[in-house]
Amino acid sequence: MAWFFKHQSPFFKIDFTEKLCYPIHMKTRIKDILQSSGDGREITVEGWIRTKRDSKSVCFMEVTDGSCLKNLQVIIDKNVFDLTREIEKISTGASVVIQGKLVASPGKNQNVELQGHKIKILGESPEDYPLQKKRHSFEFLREIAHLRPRTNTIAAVSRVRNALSFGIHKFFQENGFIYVHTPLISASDAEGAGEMFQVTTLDLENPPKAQGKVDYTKDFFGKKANLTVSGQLEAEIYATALKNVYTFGPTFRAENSNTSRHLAEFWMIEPEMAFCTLEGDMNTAEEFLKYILSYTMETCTEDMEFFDKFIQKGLLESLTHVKETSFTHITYTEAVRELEKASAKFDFPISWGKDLQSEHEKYLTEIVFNGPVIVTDYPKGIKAFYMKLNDDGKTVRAMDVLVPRLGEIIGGSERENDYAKLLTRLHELHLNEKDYWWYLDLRKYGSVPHSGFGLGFERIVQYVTGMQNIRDVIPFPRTVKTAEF
RNA sequence: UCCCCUGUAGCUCAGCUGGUAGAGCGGGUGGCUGUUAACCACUAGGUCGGCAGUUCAAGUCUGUCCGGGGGAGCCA
Repeated sequence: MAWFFKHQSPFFKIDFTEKLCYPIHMKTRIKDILQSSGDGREITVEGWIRTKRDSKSVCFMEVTDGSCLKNLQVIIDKNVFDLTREIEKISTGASVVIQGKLVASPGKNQNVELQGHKIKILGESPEDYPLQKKRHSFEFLREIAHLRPRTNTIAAVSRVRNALSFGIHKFFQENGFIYVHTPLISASDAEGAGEMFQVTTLDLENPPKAQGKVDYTKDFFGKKANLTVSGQLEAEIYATALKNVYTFGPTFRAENSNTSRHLAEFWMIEPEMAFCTLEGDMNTAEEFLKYILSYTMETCTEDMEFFDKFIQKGLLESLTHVKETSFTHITYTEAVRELEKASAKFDFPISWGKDLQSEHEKYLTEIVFNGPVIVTDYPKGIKAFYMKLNDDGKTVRAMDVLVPRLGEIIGGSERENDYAKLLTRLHELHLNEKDYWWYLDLRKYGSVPHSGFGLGFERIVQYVTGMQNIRDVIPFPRTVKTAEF
């Protein structure tokens, strides 16, 4: 009777899929299996079938669990193990648990392989499974965003994105920065860094009105509210209390821009440092960039080689160059002088007072200096109200970090910490000082030189992976007219 | 938002100056004792993005709408 229960009852049955209930630290990842030796030990793997090559007496399957780029090759000796029924049901995409003996592989493309003798199919994958063994276009994969992380490239992007994300936190944490969660809903009209998504609980079909206009005092927050376009102003609040802080969260822009570099919803990193001038800001930015590049290249070696080989030739060389080169410093005025004497023809002519176009930025970093460049001290007219005014009264303490292949990757500044000067700037730009009362207060009580910078997370993922389109480096891209998944 | 390109089988594409469709891959079936983008044979699969127009005749020409891509602007 005991035997019967053990082998027939689902409650007592213990078969080789028992590991499904194991805690995570007891599970084996394919990444670790591939790095171990084929010593003939018995192991169980869980994963998805990438491909099957079947013949009369031998069947090869490749299994992935997403832990690394390479698949584990499973070989079934059909003369020894009667697994024909299982093998017939297995196709690309199926989920399986396979038990077998890990041995050294006589084949060329792998060191070890699994001699499988038990297979459990957890989920079959019918013939209309859209992913083939061959390459798909990224455009097609975007249409099946629920399946695309099962491809080599998107899985590799996901791992690199994870490493970059962790590396960023690691850098700041190791340097004593406090991670601050700034609000996603902003009722202040002070950010002014682009078109905003409105957040409301009002009935849009029939909104309450007062004097012919929508009455926002009836709205959820009692006033007009939007999704945030930047956490910087709030980060400054915490920097002037905790000294060094950073934000790392989602940001929203409702701009009608349809490019390979823009998203309506993206993640942004914004460190803010008190007792820090523009020079300290630049040094931190350089150290930061080099740190996260090193961290990612060290932890995602295999994925990075994949990108170098299949996505962007010369990627590793270009990243290594940035990592090992001291960043060149140049003022905006000097940069304009360089561009004016350049032999290259630009679509947009440059002159002092105009913003640098991406063609100018690329020229500076790729042709003139062939390496990372930090441009500083831009005309105040082309920069934001909060940037510290230089003594010349014409330029501000702003900086842009430019890198080859991309152009601007980081933008930052020293913030205006003089109450009177900030007030003057607000008036010059016809901004209402009442909207900035708390921001001005930071300059009224214990004001301190402080600086910060911002970078778009997806931009850095794009830069590090070499991926052409920003929509392929975020799991579920939000762009104009697109929010499926 | 502007400029350029593009939409043909599940995927990637070919289809010249108008005469109602092809390949490779993928799928299915069969074969193959170690494959690795496996291989060999056979086979199914398409109102050529939608609508309108020119024409005896439109995948092909024209208009328009929709989708996709590249570049620019805005920006991160």
